[in-house]
Amino acid sequence: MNSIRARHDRIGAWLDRSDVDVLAIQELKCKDEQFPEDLFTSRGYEVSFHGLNQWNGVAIASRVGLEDPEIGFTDIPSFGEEPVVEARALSATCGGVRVYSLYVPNGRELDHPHYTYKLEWYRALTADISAQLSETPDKKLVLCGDFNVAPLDEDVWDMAEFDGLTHVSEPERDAFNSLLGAGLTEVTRQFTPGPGVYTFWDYQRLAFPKKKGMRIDFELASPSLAEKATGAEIDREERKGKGASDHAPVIVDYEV
DNA sequence: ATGACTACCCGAGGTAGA
Repeated sequence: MNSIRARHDRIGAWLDRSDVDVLAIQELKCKDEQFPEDLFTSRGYEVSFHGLNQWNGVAIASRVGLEDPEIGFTDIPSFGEEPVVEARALSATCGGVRVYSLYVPNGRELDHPHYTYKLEWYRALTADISAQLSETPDKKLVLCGDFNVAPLDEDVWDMAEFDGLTHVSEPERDAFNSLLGAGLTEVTRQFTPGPGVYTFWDYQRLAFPKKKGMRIDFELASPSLAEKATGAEIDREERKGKGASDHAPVIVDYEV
């Protein structure tokens, strides 16, 4: 979901309909003082959020407890001429699970500094998660969000159209797979197999009606949590209609 | 059939998304 203020009412309706216990949101596009807390608290959720400006921004809402919120992760890289740690990572413990809301940098172009930033961001995140799971192998931990990588060829509508573009390059896919190698399982694909199954459709060129999407939003769970996953769904209905986000909600059920 | 992106900043048009 992008732009929480522009989609205030849609998100409220979606919460009422989906009835989720925990929601991780990315691309808020607002500062902390602009964040609509009531949207969540009025529905019985606790909420933690982190936004610095009109770019990025991440939040976690939970109605099963929300403890020890923490911005970023160990050695999270900064970006820019005056380097800034952007608002792209937030974690909190919800019902005994360490939940991360992650908005991986886009990369922009293969020869752009944003691309090396993206790869470094993956490396640092992988090191942090790897250390946590080495220390506590049975820790319940889940990474939710926009990973900005299409790991398989079938995760884009036509690989030929992505020649020379980000999201499908080998270093990006290696970075995503290295993160899995830290001891995580991507839990959504087994319940929502492709091809032709996507989580994002560009606003441009009628991508949604033409079914030209990308699967770039995932949920990566540690072993003790992944084994509890019982189902997943990509709510592509939410991509329809006026005022839709370009990303569809990804929902996972766990039997805990 | 047509026209073919959206939201943010701010108050025009640039930036970013992917």
